[in-house]
Amino acid sequence: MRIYNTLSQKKEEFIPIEEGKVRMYVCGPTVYSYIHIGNARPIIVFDTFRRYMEYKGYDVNYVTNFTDVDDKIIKRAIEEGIDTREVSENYIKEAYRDMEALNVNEATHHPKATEEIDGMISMISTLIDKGHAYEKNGTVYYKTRSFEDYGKLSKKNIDDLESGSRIAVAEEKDDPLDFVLWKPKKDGEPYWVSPWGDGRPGWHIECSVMSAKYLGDQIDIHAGGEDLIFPHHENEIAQSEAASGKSFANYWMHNAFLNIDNKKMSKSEGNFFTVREICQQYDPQVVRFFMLNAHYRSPLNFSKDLMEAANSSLTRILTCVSQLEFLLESGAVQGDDLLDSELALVKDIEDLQKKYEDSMEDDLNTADAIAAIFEIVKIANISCKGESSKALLTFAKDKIVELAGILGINAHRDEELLDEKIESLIEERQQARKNKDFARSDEIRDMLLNKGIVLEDTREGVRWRRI
RNA sequence: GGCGACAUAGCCAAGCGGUAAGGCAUGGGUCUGCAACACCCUGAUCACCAGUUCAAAUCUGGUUGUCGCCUCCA
Repeated sequence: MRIYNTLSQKKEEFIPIEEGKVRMYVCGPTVYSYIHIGNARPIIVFDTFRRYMEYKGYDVNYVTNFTDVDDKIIKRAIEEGIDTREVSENYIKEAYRDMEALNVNEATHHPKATEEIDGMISMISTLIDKGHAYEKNGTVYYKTRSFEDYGKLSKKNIDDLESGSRIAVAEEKDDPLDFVLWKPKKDGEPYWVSPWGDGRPGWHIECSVMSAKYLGDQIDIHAGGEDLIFPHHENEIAQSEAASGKSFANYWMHNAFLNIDNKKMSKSEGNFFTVREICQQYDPQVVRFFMLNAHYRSPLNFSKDLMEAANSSLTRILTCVSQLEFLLESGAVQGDDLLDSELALVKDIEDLQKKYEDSMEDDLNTADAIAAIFEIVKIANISCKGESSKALLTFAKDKIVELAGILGINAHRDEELLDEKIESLIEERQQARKNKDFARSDEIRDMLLNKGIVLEDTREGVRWRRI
């Protein structure tokens, strides 16, 4: 596996710290609202990465968090006149629902910041003891210049940063670059007791602590959206490495942004979509397929037209599998052994699987991997037309389902039964066709089409699918 | 100002030095009672300019354009 490492700005061969194991941490969303379609990109991309590593046989310890204490959550709670906990717990629940819809595997550990406060206090204390942090009036700051490698991830020069600083500087800071590790409570805000008084942790310390707790001081991969490179990830490095004295993460992976109609998503622009909204309009699988059809490090544009195209595209794969399953179940196909003439096709499919794997290994080139699936689909479709053995069709079907499955796409036809009324209409139509009563047969077909059911006449009988 | 991306057919999108994957859409055809599915055919010299090389979409320099970060937004 080759991974583009933000740290070196190059693709590097992945070498795990511990053989056969992957320790990875993905920065999760702040739960002040439903997760949006932009949040979905890293969630889908890194879930796919994890699935592929597991397919390769790695034991993946996948940790991702919920940031459930934050200014935005507090703001939301005040607006609604409810407790902050109520806000965060509600949206955590909703986030789980969305992730399930998107077929995201549950993380090995999914910590919440508010349940890890002790660890944060402990790490902050360590940083103070080691001279990397200081307290002023109840606020603890990280002494940025005390960390020699500051800027190594974002390639920022510490002196440029200072001169370019645009925000009003807190007077009490020793240096404008210092950032907050612990802030004192304000009225009405949630707080925890600490050696520096009642307060709550800064954002950056959360991830350093949760990563260390569930994965150890040194991890293989740390991932997230590219906007997190600075300052969030840069600060995490400063905290974690200063605290442990060891290098923190070996590989840093960052996904590019998702734009809406070629513009950055923002609430003020009105081009803001939640995962929930989109999934009401499209099968969540389409969202997943859409995201994976481009490389994760390329900016991706989101629009209705592009979703429609992705839907058509994905349908091609699903239809193919559906066709294969229909044929295999119909009993019309025989042959538990491959025909001699099919050996070359099996070889082609195996080569395509190799192509798929090579693509995935090349910094998760899912777009190329999907192309390989389509080439297998082509072979399968052609095989369906001719006299093929059950063995070949089964082989092709299993491969498509397996490879799509790694992408989190379930290509299996749902085991769904039509209600009796519809079944009898289909039967009536078959009779009408037999009697060449095409007016009636077309009438029934249109009727079912209006109900979202497409009928397709094949050699082996009637096949139906939903649209 | 600093740092960093990107520019490939109508659209989306691979490609990482040897003469352009895949998908969507379009048009023509085959299959079908008609359709649908599927199949066959249909399409680009890769923003522009100049270099390096036997050979460049792929490397170098420049131009133009788009974008991201530098503000606790994935």
